[in-house]
Amino acid sequence: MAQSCLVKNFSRYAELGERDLAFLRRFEEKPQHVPAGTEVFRQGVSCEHLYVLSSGWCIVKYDQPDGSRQVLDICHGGDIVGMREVCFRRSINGMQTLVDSVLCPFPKSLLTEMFAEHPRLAGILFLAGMRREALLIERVVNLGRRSAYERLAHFISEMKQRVDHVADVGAADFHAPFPAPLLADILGLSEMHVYRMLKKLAAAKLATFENGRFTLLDPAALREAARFRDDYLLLDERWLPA
Amino acid sequence: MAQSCLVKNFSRYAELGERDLAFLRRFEEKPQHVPAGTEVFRQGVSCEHLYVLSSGWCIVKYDQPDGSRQVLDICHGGDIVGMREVCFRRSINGMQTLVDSVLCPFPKSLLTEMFAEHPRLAGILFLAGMRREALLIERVVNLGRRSAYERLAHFISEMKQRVDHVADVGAADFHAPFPAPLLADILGLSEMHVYRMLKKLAAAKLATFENGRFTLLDPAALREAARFRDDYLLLDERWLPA
DNA sequence: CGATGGATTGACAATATTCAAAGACAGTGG
DNA sequence: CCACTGTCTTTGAATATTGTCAATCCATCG
Repeated sequence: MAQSCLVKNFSRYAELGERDLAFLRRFEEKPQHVPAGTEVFRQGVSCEHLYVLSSGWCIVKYDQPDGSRQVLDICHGGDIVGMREVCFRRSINGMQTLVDSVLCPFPKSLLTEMFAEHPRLAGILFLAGMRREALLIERVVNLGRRSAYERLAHFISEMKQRVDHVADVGAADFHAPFPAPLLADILGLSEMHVYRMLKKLAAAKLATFENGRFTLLDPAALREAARFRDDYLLLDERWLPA
Repeated sequence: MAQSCLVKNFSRYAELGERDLAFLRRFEEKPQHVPAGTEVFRQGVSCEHLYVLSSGWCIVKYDQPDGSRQVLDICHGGDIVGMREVCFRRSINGMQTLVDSVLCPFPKSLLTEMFAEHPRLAGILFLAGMRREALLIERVVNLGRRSAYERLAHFISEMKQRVDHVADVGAADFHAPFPAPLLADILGLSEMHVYRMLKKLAAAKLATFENGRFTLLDPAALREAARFRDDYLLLDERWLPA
């Protein structure tokens, strides 16, 4: 890790002084390699640590007793994971790596310190929380008021924009290690129906999914089909504390 | 307003010093009576103000161009509304009163000041944000992985617990001014199907809905049917900054 | 008294799930 | 190198769930 992912992430919101930067670097002092498929923390336990996801992909999920699950969030480069977990007596979600990843655990006391001594960073953390909320809201709308076809189109458009935000901007395709059962749990559909919708998208020449890569054949038309608008990804940092 | 609702709300998270309390009271300096059905702010505009909902009910919603909408949040006594809105260049949701309500607008600069000078309050605000996220997550699971019947049962159980949290604990029924079309937009269902499910709930002797009041005939069985667990409403305040 | 708008119901259509069967593919151990 | 295993992918048919449309009932209001 040449440069701290968290610094990169936070710097997108606002310029930071050296004192804040030094503090942020403390979050990634203990990188750990975690193999694909590891359940980093489970639902219902007490969590003392959070993680910076330095590289890789992971999901945050909600498991129901009958085995069905809903994926709530998909995390990649520079995201902080577990924020909600340490705020509740028992974690309300579980977290799992999708591919081999690098995670940096840090104690929740670092957050306390941040609030007490680094108001500007606390403000950014707060903004990042709002962004996370905005993503959740978009998911609620997706599940509540869009058809299976629209949901999938919307999800692909969103992931594309998020991936572009951290890397390879402009390429028509992007890596997304999501098998169909996972897509189903993201979109609130059955696995079979996901296959059908993927096929329909391909037939409409909007997007294809092969070997864990999405290719956008016609991004504009895809967004149209999804009723996708990117407002919810555009934050306003003007009111951050100095 | 004999006592500040916000003070009451924040005090549930942690004990506050006199300096913090005095600051909090500034949020409710300008109470405004707003009649039922008013759209306080619309989607897509730039918001400079937030609101404390001192009394009444309001909804936060997402409108789609075709007229369909999804209700994202239902707010009542002491909630701060518009937090997300001021964080984005254009507001991503609209807000509307359901009944005659009292709203206290305050400028977003008050938040900046809070982050800079009242770290303990900022910490509580952050926790409140986590709680809001937890509610959203429960909504995602509801929409993604529960049947229409379960969704309705879950919603009723949740509202009951939230209403109890601010007032009349223990009563079997509670006031909820939600006409069926609104319930539909909350639950991601059609209006007709809401009627069907309400009927089914009544037939199962779990709950009834009449004249804007829900009555829980068998709360335990209702929760069972909804797979309701209240973990997500139980925060852990231990790590708040002093 | 009729007009209005919400509440309610039933019939039918569209959407999505479930079940079943089978091919492609990569990894494993012999 | 091969058969074996499990996961991923694909398809079809039957079923269940939910949405749409139209009609009726009911209370309220002028």
